Amino acid sequence: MLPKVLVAASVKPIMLSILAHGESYGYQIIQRLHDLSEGTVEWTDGTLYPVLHRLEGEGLIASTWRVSEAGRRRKYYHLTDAGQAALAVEKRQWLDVHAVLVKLWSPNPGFQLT
Amino acid sequence: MLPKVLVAASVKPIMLSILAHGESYGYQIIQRLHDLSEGTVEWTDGTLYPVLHRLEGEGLIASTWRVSEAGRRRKYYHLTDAGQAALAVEKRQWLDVHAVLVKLWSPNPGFQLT
DNA sequence: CATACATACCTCGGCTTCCGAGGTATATCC
DNA sequence: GGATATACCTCGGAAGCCGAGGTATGTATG
Repeated sequence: MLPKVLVAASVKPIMLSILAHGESYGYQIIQRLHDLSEGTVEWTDGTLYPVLHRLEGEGLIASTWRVSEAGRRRKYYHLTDAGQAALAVEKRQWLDVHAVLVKLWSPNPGFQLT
Repeated sequence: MLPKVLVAASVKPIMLSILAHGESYGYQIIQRLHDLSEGTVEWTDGTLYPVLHRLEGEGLIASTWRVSEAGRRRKYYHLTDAGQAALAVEKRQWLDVHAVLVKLWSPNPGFQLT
């Protein structure tokens, strides 16, 4: 189980990154993420749907209802241009923080305490 | 400026990682982090001190008051054994999420949408 | 037909946590 | 004496996950 704050921080970049590969819908996104992360990253639908609605409200993704051959209604989401731009920003911010952590995890981060 | 949620997610692993290199105190931590990240990661003292208190309350770090040669009182923090263990957990969790993002940022993450 | 299960969507409220604003105090420099 | 850097602290507003609860349909089983 990942801490709540880490999920909160990663949910937006992960969502945008997934949809950058093509349109998808809520139920499928959860499964894809489960497979992709080999179970390390798990979202419940209580996490997913509010996020989708928020990102749509921000104009980063857009949705269209469609019906599968099986007859089920699905809400497909795809990235907008603004979403594409937002992904680039999210990616850079994540990598900034990651770079700091990687430095700190090296034997000599470039500073001396004590 | 990093989004609040990303700061929230990184503040604990970063803090523990800094103190893993040796003891330090609040004011110095902010400066070291500023230098280390080249300005990409900035904490205010309104962020830092509550975090230090929280981690101390969790038993992951411990503090001792001391006085510098200059005559200023400083509260030095150092990692406890529990803090060392918590750092390992935080590190693994961060890398789990990072691995997912890196996969998603590759041309072919290993799944097919649409 | 009745039951079970997977699919597929949604909302609400509690909980956690940063962080801006405001505060106190001391050492050094001009 | 005033400005600046050092060094600590607290409070409250705001943001966002996520467990629990809800609706609805397709398929398979006996």
